[in-house]
Amino acid sequence: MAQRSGPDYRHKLTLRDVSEASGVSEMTVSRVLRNSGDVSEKTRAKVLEVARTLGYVPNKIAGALASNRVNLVGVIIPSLSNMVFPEVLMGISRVLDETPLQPVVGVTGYEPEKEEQVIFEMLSWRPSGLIVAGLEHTDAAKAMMRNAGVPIVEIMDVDGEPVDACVGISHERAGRETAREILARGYRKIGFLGTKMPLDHRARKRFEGFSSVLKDEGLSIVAEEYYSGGSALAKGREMTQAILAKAPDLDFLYFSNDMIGAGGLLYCLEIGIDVPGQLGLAGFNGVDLIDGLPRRLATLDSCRAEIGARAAELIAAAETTPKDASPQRIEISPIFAPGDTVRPK
Amino acid sequence: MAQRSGPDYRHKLTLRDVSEASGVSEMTVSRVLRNSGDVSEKTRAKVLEVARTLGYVPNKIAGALASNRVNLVGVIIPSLSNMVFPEVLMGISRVLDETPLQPVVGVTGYEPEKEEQVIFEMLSWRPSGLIVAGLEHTDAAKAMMRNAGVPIVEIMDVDGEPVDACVGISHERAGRETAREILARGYRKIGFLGTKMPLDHRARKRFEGFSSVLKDEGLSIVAEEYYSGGSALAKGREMTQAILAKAPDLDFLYFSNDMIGAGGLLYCLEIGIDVPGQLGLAGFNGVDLIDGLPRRLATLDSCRAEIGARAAELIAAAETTPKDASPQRIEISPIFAPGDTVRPK
DNA sequence: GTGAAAGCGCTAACAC
DNA sequence: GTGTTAGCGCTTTCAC
Repeated sequence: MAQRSGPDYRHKLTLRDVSEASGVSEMTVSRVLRNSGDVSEKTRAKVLEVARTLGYVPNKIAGALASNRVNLVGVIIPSLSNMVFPEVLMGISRVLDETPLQPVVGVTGYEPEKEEQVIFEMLSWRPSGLIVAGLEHTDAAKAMMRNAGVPIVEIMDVDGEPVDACVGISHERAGRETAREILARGYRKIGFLGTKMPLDHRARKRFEGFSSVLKDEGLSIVAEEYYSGGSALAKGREMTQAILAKAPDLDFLYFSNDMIGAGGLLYCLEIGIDVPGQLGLAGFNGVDLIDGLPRRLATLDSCRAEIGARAAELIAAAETTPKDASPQRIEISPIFAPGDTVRPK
Repeated sequence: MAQRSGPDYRHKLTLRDVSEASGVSEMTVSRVLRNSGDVSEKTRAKVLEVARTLGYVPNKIAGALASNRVNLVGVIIPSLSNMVFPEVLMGISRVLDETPLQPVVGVTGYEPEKEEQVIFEMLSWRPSGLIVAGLEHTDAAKAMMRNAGVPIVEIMDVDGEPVDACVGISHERAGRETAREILARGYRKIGFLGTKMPLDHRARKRFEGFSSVLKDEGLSIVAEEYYSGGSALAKGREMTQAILAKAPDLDFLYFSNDMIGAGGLLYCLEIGIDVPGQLGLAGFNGVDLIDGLPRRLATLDSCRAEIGARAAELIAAAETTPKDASPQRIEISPIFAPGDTVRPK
């Protein structure tokens, strides 16, 4: 079999190799490869040609150490199995793609100790900034971030004290707003369905906001149902069946996310419940799956991609600007989308 | 407000700072921090104590340069918006979590040039290995990978020539197997619904395998429908409506993924089509959403998490073992899951 | 068990 | 426009 000729990357080539092969100093080669400083067109062309034929791949590790510039942004999220976080990543990527910065992802599994560890690992790469989901962290993690000397953006949530900047929605308010919309539409016997996750602070805050509005009206949640693991759609079905068995006179189900809400919706329609007349439904997140359901599920958008993008912009801006800007606190305020699963007001 | 006392990370601390503060040489501090070599328990305790109080965070950039060990694994995937790829990442993370290796993700948007660029960027970090989705790459990308001097694992697909190792399923075979199952169940007028993506080689291979079996039986695909962007569930609905309008006598719809299949299923049930009697449906991927649908959609599992895990194992193994092992070619063979949307044989 | 010296492959800073 | 020098913060190697 004929061996295609081409660059040979096998020997770990260094700048020195390119320098020798082109008869130009290492420094000039470095300048060409970074498009920095003035280099004559002739030299530049020669160097590029030699680098390409040799198959030279610069060593960013060495470059980063020498220049003290790493151009990495640490992104720390609790999970990848929940589509919400990949969507945040997309927002981040979209913005960072226009810059020299590159995201590096760490996953915590919703565990504070694991998060602390991931933050430590990230910081040991000396990144240009950190984007971390949530406002709740161990004291050690907060201390590390506070003293990291790089911009830290906590995302998804604004209910609390950020270490530095934050971008997100208020989940407390999201819960309250949903409750108000539901009550305004005349529903009174309300059930709640959520995840069995004490460390999902955002879900908890929505629940608290939601409950507090009910309480103000002299109401309370009539029944609850929780799940963990498995297909959220299937769990939504099962939980809906279970909660309606326990409390058949419910007139509303508030789901802590759209996927279980979708499962609940499919179940209700199948067994012939009149949605939204007899039973209203609402979820949370605003996932695009909703568009394909038999009815549009009522929901509140969690603005994932936008949050990711705004956070990335803050980090990118800190790279360019003198770092005297005061920490930002950006709250995005989504509005309730009633869809077809709540009665009109 | 009282300032909580604690480690001060502000001044970029170095080994030297820890060394001076503990009265131990930099070398010994380094040994303690890496658990390498023999250090007396007394010294070790003192160093750890000092490092912690100071809030020292080691600089991995410098460590990597000096030791020539980076412990990063580049993972290159086409997209994050398709849940398939985050699931691959989960399989990879699960395995790498047990090792010192850490995944770094790059996204190509299904563009070969972007992929080439991402591969170059990844290699410039001198990673311990690369996991790349697919077997199709530009010549330059293949050359870089061939000469990278680290293990390269191409994943998701085994229909072609890998640069080094590969782990995946045969999409050609997946298409053929699905076609055989469909024909064996008596369906004959078959429509195909897919994505408008010439660069999704795996979808193309499934289509080709599928078509070839039909052809062997003197049949062919009666109607086709394609989409791009938007909510896959909603697109599945729309396309199903459209294809049935064009070809009302179809008795089977083969969807190139489960999400559009699910949309199609919901649509068919809503308008009262007898599934699977009058019309059979099948998708591809085996997503867990299927469990929550009114009927279980027939599908073929693409084994995403397992593929990720196996690929990560190959990289991890290459780290420990002398690198003489011949390149592996691991084919996973999923079996057709008929669910409830095809007739019994 | 501990330390001293010599780099890893680049780039900042300055000289020419 | 180009070259020289001196590190970046660690780890390797070898001496003690």
